[in-house]
Amino acid sequence: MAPIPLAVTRFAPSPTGHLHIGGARSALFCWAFARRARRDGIDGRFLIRIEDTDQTRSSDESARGILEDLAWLGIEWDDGPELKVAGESSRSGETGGTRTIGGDPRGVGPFFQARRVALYNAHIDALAHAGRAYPAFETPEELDARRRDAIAAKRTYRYERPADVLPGVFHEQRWSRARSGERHVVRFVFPEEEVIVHDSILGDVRTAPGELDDLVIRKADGFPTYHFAVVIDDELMGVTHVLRAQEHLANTPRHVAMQRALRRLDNGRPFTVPVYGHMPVICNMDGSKMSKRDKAKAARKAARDAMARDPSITAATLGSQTGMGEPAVSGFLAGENDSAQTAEALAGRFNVPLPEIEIWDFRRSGYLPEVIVNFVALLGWNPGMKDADGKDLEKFDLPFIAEHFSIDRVGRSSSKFDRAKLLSFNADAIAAMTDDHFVRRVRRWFAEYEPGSLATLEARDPAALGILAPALRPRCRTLRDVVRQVAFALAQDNGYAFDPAAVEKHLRAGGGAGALSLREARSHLASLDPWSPEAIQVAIEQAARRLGFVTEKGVNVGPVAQPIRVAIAGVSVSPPLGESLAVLGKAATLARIDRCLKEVGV
RNA sequence: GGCCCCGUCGUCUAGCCUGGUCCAGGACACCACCCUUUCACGGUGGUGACGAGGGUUCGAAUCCCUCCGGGGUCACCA
Repeated sequence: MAPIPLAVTRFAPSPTGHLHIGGARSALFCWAFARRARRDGIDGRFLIRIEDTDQTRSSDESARGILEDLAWLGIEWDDGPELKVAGESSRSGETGGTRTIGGDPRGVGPFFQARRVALYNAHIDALAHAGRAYPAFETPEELDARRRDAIAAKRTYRYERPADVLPGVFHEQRWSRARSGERHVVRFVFPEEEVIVHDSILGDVRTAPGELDDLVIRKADGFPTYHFAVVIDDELMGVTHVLRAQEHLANTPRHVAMQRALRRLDNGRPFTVPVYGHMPVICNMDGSKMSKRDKAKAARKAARDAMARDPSITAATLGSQTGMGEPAVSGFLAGENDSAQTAEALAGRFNVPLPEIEIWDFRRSGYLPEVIVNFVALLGWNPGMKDADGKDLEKFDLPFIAEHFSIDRVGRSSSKFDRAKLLSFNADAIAAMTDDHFVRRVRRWFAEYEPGSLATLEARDPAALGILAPALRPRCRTLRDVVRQVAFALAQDNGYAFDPAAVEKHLRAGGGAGALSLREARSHLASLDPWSPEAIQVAIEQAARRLGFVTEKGVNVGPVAQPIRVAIAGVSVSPPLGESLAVLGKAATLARIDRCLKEVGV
């Protein structure tokens, strides 16, 4: 029996921060490709590898965070670092067992490149003996100077191969200098030939001979460069399809050239050139590349605008208010750094939202993982199908993607990230939930990001979210919106102010007609039992009827409802009164009305 | 600047490979109206694009060329 064909895709993040929205899409497409392959009887596998060869910027916490972000999105890997996540039962909100994502069933790990250095060195040795790699001793400063000279002379800078290095010849002198401990990097002898990359999305991309120079494959610290490690690992991990962002396209000829030069150490066979597919990048609405620096930019702008309006605001005052200190703030404002921490602190100080860039940001802002997945999939891919109404099908889930994904339908042009459309998708998903499901999701989100508010709300009524759910769902575009919607219930009964404009319009106008209505409503409410949303609604209608607010179309409850709203919320906007008053409870409602009547004094 | 990639409504896109059914369809946003106790939701309708110019063809969003525009990349980062 023939072996089952294998299709392996991989996502290879460097653990230097959170998972970027663009990275999430790359991961999603790789995952989808592998899953789709299974329908054709292929053993499709999605692999994760952590590219931590940058010693100074990588961290384990970051690696873990990225894995957790992927798991949150529901993108699970077949080969890769292990991550324990809450088990199936936790979906219902109960604490259940845990299960593990990842592992190494094929024995191709470890999946952290820092633990694979011996492997890289063995291949570099082989390359050295084949005369395809050599030590180079120029210092970074020297190279910088050469680069600057070239730019000044308007020449294209390329590293010039030392005259004593001959392709195909093992360079004993250089290697012995290297062995003796002299600081050096190792460079790859780039062949003098045309390299063609067969890209499954873009078609053939040719690179003319002489276009590329001898790239560094091992840094002075002994770690491989990204380019080299990728090539070795993709081969050793059996990666067959490389789907990644277009920013890597220009690097691909280098990778292909190395694959041609390398042989496996175990069986002497040449490296396999994987199938490549470079997908378009995701940019901001202004066309710039989406970057975590955008958060710093937004915070900086908010601070500068405020300082321009109010000269008393200075880096010093901000430094002390945010607890960041004056030097950190002034450095940040001068653009010397893009510290995420300072950006967050300033955004908090000026109460401006920072743009969501990383998955973690979207999660905190109350976006649903399935919506992020759906939306991001649409950036660069679409199923090309119609829904039951004959409209373009654009709402779908992970299983759908796993079933229908194909490289053929990945676009070639870059796309802009339209936050308004994302928000609309999120709102639609929330509106489509059952109330029970909505409550579970909201509680989980609150427990993570607003635990104090959750406690306050449920102290008022343990069933508060359940009561409000039907009113909340069409009003909340994100889970975080719930905070704003329930603000009235979070306030102390005597702890909110009455908006003067709302008081004027709904209570004082017409000689205090609103206040009169409020008194009438109060007496209906005071004798109400049971205290349910429906009963409250009926009581308000009765009050309106009693006051004569009846037209040929029926009872007009507005003149009664608005004064109540101002009384219980302080403003003329709130969720529907039935649910709102039900959550407050009878005693609090009456107390709020009484305080309003007293303070307004009409 | 060199090299490379891309170019349909403001945005995401369907259509392009296999020219005619496209005076270009959908979604988001926007505008108007309806519904309505506020805010939302919802309903109906509307504004709005084949980057430009040349070819090829009876016929081009679809094929070819040029130009223009946008992006990527040129590290001992990944």
